[in-house]
Amino acid sequence: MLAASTLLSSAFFNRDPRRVARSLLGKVLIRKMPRGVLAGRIVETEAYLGEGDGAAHSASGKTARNSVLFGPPGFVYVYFIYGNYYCLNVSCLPDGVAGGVLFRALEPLTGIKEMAAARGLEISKPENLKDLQWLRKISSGPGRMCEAFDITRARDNGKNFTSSQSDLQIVDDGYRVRRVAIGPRIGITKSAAEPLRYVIAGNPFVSL
DNA sequence: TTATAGATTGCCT
DNA sequence: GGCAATCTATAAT
Repeated sequence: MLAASTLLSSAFFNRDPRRVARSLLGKVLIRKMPRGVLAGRIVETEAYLGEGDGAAHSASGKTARNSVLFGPPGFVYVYFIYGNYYCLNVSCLPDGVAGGVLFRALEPLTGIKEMAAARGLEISKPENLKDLQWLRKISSGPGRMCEAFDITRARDNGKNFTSSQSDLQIVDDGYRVRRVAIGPRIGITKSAAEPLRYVIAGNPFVSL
């Protein structure tokens, strides 16, 4: 899998967030750790547009918090929400133009035990590794997947996803998505009706 | 300076 | 199904 996979380029992210969100489905998020690698397949994303999108953090202009969204494409934007959780995004569109994609759910692939430990899940029972409901607790949800990958704003905000040196990368391993379902975004109150949420149809690891 | 809402989750009834 | 936890940015005083 890893040997044949290719790192996504800056050009991949230099497009409309809706196209990026759709294209990211089926790709693999990788975290290189000192003691190994964590990996999960992206099964759910949401597009956030820079202009005319009341729900986007970039809606009311550039600030210290959201500056990554206004920077060059393919960079890591992490924000802290509800006092408890981090959410992972990637910037889209050229430098100076805001836009991004929120990662909402992953299907765990590599480093499952490490991710479960980071989530505080019970890993002593081997049968848990075959329990779909248990596996879903690892990374089905934006706050959950950040905890599993140990992603924080202090450590990861502003990193470059497209650098071969980066410990956070997104790769294409050749996986083909059969069908995509598009619906309204989740958990927001502004501009909630826009169909900007993308999921792999039928995949059991989507957040809802 | 104080108040409030938020791209969430897990525990309670 | 309801709600508390708990930090940040932004709006209101």
